[in-house]
Amino acid sequence: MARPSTPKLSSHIIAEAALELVDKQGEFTIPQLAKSLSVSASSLYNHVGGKDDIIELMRGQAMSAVRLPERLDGDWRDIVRVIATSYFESYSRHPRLIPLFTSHTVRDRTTLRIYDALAEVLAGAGFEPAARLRAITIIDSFVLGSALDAAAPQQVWAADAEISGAFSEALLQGLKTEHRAKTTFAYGIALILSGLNSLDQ
Amino acid sequence: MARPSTPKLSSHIIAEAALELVDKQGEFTIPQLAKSLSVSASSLYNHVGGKDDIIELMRGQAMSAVRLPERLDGDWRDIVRVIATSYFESYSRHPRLIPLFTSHTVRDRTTLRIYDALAEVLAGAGFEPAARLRAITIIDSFVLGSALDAAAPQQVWAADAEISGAFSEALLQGLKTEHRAKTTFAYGIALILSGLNSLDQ
DNA sequence: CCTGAAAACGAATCACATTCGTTATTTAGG
DNA sequence: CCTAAATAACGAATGTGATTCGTTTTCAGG
Repeated sequence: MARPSTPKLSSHIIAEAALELVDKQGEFTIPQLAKSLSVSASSLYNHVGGKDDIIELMRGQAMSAVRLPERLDGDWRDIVRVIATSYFESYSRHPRLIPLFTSHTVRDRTTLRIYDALAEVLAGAGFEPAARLRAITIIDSFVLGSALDAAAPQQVWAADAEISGAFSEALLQGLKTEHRAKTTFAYGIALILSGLNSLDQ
Repeated sequence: MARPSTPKLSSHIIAEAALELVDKQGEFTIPQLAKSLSVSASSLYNHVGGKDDIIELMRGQAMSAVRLPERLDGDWRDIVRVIATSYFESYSRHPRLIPLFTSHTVRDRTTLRIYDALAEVLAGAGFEPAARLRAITIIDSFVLGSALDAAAPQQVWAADAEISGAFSEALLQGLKTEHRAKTTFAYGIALILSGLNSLDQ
């Protein structure tokens, strides 16, 4: 009832349990989280600052899976593609987590390191600061958008037949599998990278 | 106090007021909304189903600004660019609204019409169904990601100096103006469109 | 006119996030 | 060792938000 011999909680344990709830349900509440840990709600506050803090911890957990290449030289498009893909896949592993991030400011170290790596590679490829910022923004937007797209419930594009043209409706239905999201991302990022040019104004 | 001669509310009025709150604060609560309309909270429920309903109404409001070209023939890249840009700009007019959408299923007619128009144009350009779906997904992901990026608070990328490499940190700071978001989007969508090919497998 | 639907209200309910005071147990310093 | 402080659990309490319900008044149709 009071302080146990071996602690039942830690911020890491809490983040893991929260992540599990989000993966399952797309959201989580403090009472739910407490219950899943067989703990009272107020106990959580001995380890985390609050719900926002838990979200930030989950971001860190998810992003810790991103592996940056050890060497950042070589063909810059390959390097950037590897980084962006790993970034995207980390999001994809917890698709329902993404909506929780979008209203929130990034403070997680790992995430910031990703931007840093991208900036470094692009600088090495001759991108001037402005072009660098633009390229990173485009890549980031596409990664985030793709991940969001993958996160959306399958029936999102299932339209009312009367509204949408029948043929395009049929087109958009059904096939939003995770695999399709991945191959579409791969195609898209390759397309973007082959078009990016360090010399553009 | 009871039923007034001329109604004080309507779903449209409610959506407008909510939109104003979101533009100003990035969020809204029912009590707040009621107060801004000089009305009691429970009165709102005579006109809308609930908070989710209000969000869907705001989406319709925002997307009603999207103007689809009357003729969908001509250079397909130009048409798609115009549609995508209008789509992006409609989001950009209410940046703080976007996070509210991301956890939510699309039911709004206008939004669905956009997808339909894109599908039609791509079909006319010789895109087979699979390529069409892929192209639309890529465009949609980029639009949404760009809008989200534009919505993010300015200090998002302001990193701790000790963590981020100094030079890339400086690079990412400061210049996230709305104007920059727009020109970056324009560059990105042009890049994507020039790379898209109806013949790719 | 009379009746029923519409549109406002206040009170009440339920859930959630968070704070506080309490208790018991480790751990660190003397 | 023994004590003091920090730690980690708990239950109770607070405040806020979303939603429902019963009531009242007004409008609109027959």
